[in-house]
Amino acid sequence: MTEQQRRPTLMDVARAAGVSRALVSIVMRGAPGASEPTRQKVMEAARELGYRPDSRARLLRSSRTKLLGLSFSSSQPFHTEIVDAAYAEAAARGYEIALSAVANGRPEERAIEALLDFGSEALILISPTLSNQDLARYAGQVPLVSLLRNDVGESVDSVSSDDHAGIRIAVDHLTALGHRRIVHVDGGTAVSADQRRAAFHTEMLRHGLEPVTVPGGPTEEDGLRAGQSLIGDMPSAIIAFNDRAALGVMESLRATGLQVPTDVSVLGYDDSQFARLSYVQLSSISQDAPLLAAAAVDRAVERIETPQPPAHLVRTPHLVLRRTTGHPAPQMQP
Amino acid sequence: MTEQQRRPTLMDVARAAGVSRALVSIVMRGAPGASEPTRQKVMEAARELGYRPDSRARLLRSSRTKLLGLSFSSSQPFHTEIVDAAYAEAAARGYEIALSAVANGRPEERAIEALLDFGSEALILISPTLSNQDLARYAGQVPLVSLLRNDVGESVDSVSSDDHAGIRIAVDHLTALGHRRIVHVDGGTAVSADQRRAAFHTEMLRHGLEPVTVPGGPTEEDGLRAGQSLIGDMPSAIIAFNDRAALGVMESLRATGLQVPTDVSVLGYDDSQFARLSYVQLSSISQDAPLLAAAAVDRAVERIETPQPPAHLVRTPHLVLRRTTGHPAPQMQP
DNA sequence: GTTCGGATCTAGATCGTTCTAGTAACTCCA
DNA sequence: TGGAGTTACTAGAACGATCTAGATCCGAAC
Repeated sequence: MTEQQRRPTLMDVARAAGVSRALVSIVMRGAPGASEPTRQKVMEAARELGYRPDSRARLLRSSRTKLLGLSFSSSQPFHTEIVDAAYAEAAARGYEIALSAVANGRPEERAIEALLDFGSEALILISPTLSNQDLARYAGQVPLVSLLRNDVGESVDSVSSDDHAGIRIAVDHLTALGHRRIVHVDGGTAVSADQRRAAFHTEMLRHGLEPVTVPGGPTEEDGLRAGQSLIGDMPSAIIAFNDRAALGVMESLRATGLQVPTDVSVLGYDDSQFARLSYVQLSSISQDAPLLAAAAVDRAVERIETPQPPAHLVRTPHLVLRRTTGHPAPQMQP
Repeated sequence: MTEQQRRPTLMDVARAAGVSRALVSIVMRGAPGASEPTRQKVMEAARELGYRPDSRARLLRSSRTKLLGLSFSSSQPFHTEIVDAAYAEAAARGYEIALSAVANGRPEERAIEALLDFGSEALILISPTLSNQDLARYAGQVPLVSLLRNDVGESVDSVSSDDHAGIRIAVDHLTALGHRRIVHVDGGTAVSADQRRAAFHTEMLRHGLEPVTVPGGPTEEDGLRAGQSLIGDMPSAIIAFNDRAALGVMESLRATGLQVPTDVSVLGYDDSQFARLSYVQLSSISQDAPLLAAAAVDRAVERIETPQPPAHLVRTPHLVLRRTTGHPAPQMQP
């Protein structure tokens, strides 16, 4: 019960089936060159022995691993939604995914090295924080796809969402509702925070409005603090860096006795599972993460299978309208 | 820029340094048997060429992979907290972790097979849902540690938290505060739900109180529905299956205009990041997930390094007191 | 009847390591 | 001086698969 017996090898299966190793190899990977009867016989023997090909040996010889390395951040619930979608797409393309988390005390580089050691043929990094130079170094070894970040240099593929367009949609939506005092709770040092901040600036000016930004961050606590800092000088609408920050903002409003969206409209970003909760119903800018993930996987597979230069794919996000945005309260407007 | 050049091998380094492959191997893995001068010379040559050992080949030969397979559910934020802790402990023990997610359309078995293909020397499964028979089958191939579930049969290790003790602590805490009408919002079909429901039954009876359970589940929506079902016949305290369900319950109370903890006390389970949010401050039963994760890794490593029978480690959870539990409202008590 | 060609199968080299066994040189000491 | 013991190094066989090149069989074509 407790003793672990040695894994059966090709040789064992070959002996059991009375054929050569090479033939078993042919059958196992479904290659042409074996008759139907022997194919059956070999399969049967393999099943009998509980044979599983040793991927190390297989990969050592063939240099094909059919493996995509995917790094994500364990502290970002949003990333795990992407992981789900990536698994599905990879499976459909006949690839397996090697996961590696960027966690506390485990920098991105460690995660990447682990993925390379597993034999990944391409890497997909969700919101990588490495410098372009470091990214380029890894891109010299395997095709590299940056997901959700696009300023990654020429040697790296990227699949991202158009942050500027997302913010424009947000600002357009709120101004169309009649809002004029709109504040952006920014993402601090998070990936994409700079782009969204800049886009907010541009878009507000385009509408002839004053672009007011308050420092925030990617978590509920960041949003909460930002919301509290607005008390006493409350705008009529708030665009948060992401959904989690939006939740924090809404909590601060609730504590002040302000109603959403009656008193203040709040708009999130990501359309994450939090936004979809029935009691939250957060209006949000959706990046269509599952679609992006699928695109990243497709891109990685294409780079592997037919040599080609890196490309930069940008998708336009869209507004998911729920219950946290509405017309501003009809109060003393000039 | 785009062309991937061949990785240098031991042979290349050996040629460059003017020594044999074997000697380079000795130097690279820091084994005894090389003089200091040559050691330097070889290291220099390796650095020069940018040599990285090919783990596939290395592991093929040595049959040691120093790899622990860890499966988790991508839809459980709580699991990712465990992943973090496991990474840290594994690194400290000199092991790497291979991650595999159980996701939508990707059953636990697929995740496990992937981990075995990577060459995991042991498996750690977080809240496995497979049958004991299936678990035993895998346990015949590699040491298997079940984390957070302990009814897994004799051939499988388990590291878990004492659910009965956790519920006892919860009930004791609330009764000590003076509550007599306590309801358990259960976990439905989730792992551990049965144990907690049974424990609640026993403990309430022990206190001479009526054990009332309402159907719930592991998510916010489940808690929300359960909370709504209580409207009109509200107890003075609620023990939720986990923190996420507790959040849902609190939301339903809030919608009804009930104050927590003034009108109703709410107690969560897991002490997850949600419980710790400054605006939630949920009192919760902590399973000390990082400690459990570390214990599971330790257990797996021990099983690998010195053959021994499976063991079942049970830790006692503890109460983390925050702001959602208090004395019951002083109303018409008999 | 020989040759050809396709299908089926096999032997042996190979991938990049580690491991075992052994050689060569040098020191130590009776 | 001549083993014994130590240290530094190397040759070649593993590990478990894939791949190349060739062997064998068998029916069809000339």
